[in-house]
Amino acid sequence: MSLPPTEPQLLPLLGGPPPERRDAARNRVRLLDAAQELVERCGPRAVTMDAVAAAAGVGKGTVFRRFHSREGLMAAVLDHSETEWQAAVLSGPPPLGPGADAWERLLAFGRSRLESTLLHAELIREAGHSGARAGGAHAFAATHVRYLLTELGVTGDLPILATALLAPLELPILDQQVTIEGFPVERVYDGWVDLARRIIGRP
Amino acid sequence: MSLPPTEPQLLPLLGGPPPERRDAARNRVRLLDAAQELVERCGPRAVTMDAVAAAAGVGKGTVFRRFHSREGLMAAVLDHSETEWQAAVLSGPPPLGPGADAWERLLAFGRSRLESTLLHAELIREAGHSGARAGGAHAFAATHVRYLLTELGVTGDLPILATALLAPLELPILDQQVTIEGFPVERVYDGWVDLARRIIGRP
DNA sequence: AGGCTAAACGGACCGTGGTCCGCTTTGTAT
DNA sequence: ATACAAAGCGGACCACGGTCCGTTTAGCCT
Repeated sequence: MSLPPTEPQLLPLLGGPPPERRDAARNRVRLLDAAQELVERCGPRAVTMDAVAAAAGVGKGTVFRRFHSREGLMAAVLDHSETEWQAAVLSGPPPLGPGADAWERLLAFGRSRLESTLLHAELIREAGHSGARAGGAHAFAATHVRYLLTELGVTGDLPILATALLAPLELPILDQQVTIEGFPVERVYDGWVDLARRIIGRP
Repeated sequence: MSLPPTEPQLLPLLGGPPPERRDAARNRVRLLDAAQELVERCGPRAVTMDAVAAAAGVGKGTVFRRFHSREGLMAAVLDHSETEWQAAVLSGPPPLGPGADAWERLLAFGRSRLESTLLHAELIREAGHSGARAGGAHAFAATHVRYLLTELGVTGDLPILATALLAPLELPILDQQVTIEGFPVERVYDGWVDLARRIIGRP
C-alpha cells in the first residue's frame, strides 16, 4: 500500500458539491423529461418508477440515485412550474410582480398562489413531504409575504404572521375546504382577503 | 331459481348500515388493540400490516376489510386519543372545557391542540389523508372554534375564519415551523395568540 | 495513448401494501 | 334440528417502491 500519487483535490475548491459527470447530467434531464411527460399524460398517481426508468431508457437504480425517492422525483417535476411562478413574482408584470403597491401585490399573490396550488394539487400531494414546497418553495413564499407585510407597516413576529397568512393557502387546508366541504373557490379567496385585512389591521 | 323466501329486511330499519357480525366485531377490537400496542412499542412508521394481522391472530385480508388501508388503520388508532380530547373540550374542566369565558377557552384550546398535534405527529403523518383529522376531527375543531368566535362577537364568514385560525395548528405547518425552521414551541404559540387577537379585532 | 480511480450504471432482488377467491362461520327462517 | 344465503375469513398472489452489487464509463494524470 502506497500513498496516492496525487491529491485528488489540492485546494478545498470551496463552493459546493463536486460537479456532475456528463452521463449523469444527461440521464437527469432524460429522466425529468420522461417523468414530466408521463405525469401530464397519465396523472401523477399512475406514474410508476419502472415506467419512468423505461421511458428514459435507463435502469431503475439510476432513477433512485438522482432523485432519492418517488417523492423526490415528483418534487423535481413540480419544481419546474414552481420556478416559473417565482420568476413571475420576482420580475413579472404587476400586480403580481413589482410595480403595484404592496396591498395590490398581496392580493395578486394570494389569488395566484391559491390557483396554482389547486392546479397542481395531485402533484403536490404526490411530492409529499420532500416536496419543493416543504423546502425552498415555502421559504420563498414566506420571504415574499414578510416583505409585503413590512411594506404595509405591519409590526409583530413577521415570520410567524407570514406563516399564518400562508397556511390557509396550503394544499391540506385548501383541500378540506374546496374538495371536502365544497366551498366555492371565490368564497375561500374572499375569506383569505378578509384574513389579510385583519392581520394588517385595516378596513 | 325461485324468489327469496323472505325479505331479509321487512322495514327499512332506518339509520345506517347493517349491524356487525359477532366475529367481525371481535376481530375489530383484536386488531385495534394489536395495532395500538405495536404502535406505541415500535412507533407508527415501523408497524407493518402483516405484523398487526399476526399479532391479532387473524389473516391479512381481514385487516383490510375492517380498515380500508394502512392509513385507515392508523386513523382508527389515532381516533382513540382524539376522542378523549374531544371529551375534554366538551365536558372537561375549564379553561379547556366549559366554565371559563370564551377568550380563556380559546387560548386553552389553541395550546392544547398545538401540543396534542405535536405529540401525535408521527401517527397523524402516518394516518395521512384518510385521517380522522381530515374527516370528523377537523369538523369538530372547526365547530368549536366557530362557537367560541361567535361568543366573542366576531362577525364575518365564520367557517372560513375558523379554518384560518386552525390552519397554523395543523401538522404540516407546525412541522415546518418547529421541526424544519426550529422555532421554539412557545414562540409559535405566542404567534397564534397574536393571530387570534387580530382576527377577533381586540388588543 | 494508456492506465487508474471514483462515479455512475442496470437490473436482479426484497419487503410491504393491497387484492382475490375458494372455504368457513353466523344468523335466521322454516 | 336443519337448511341456506350472506357476511366474514385467510393466505396465496401481485405490483410497486427501494436496495445492492458486480460491471461499465467518464475524467484525469502521466
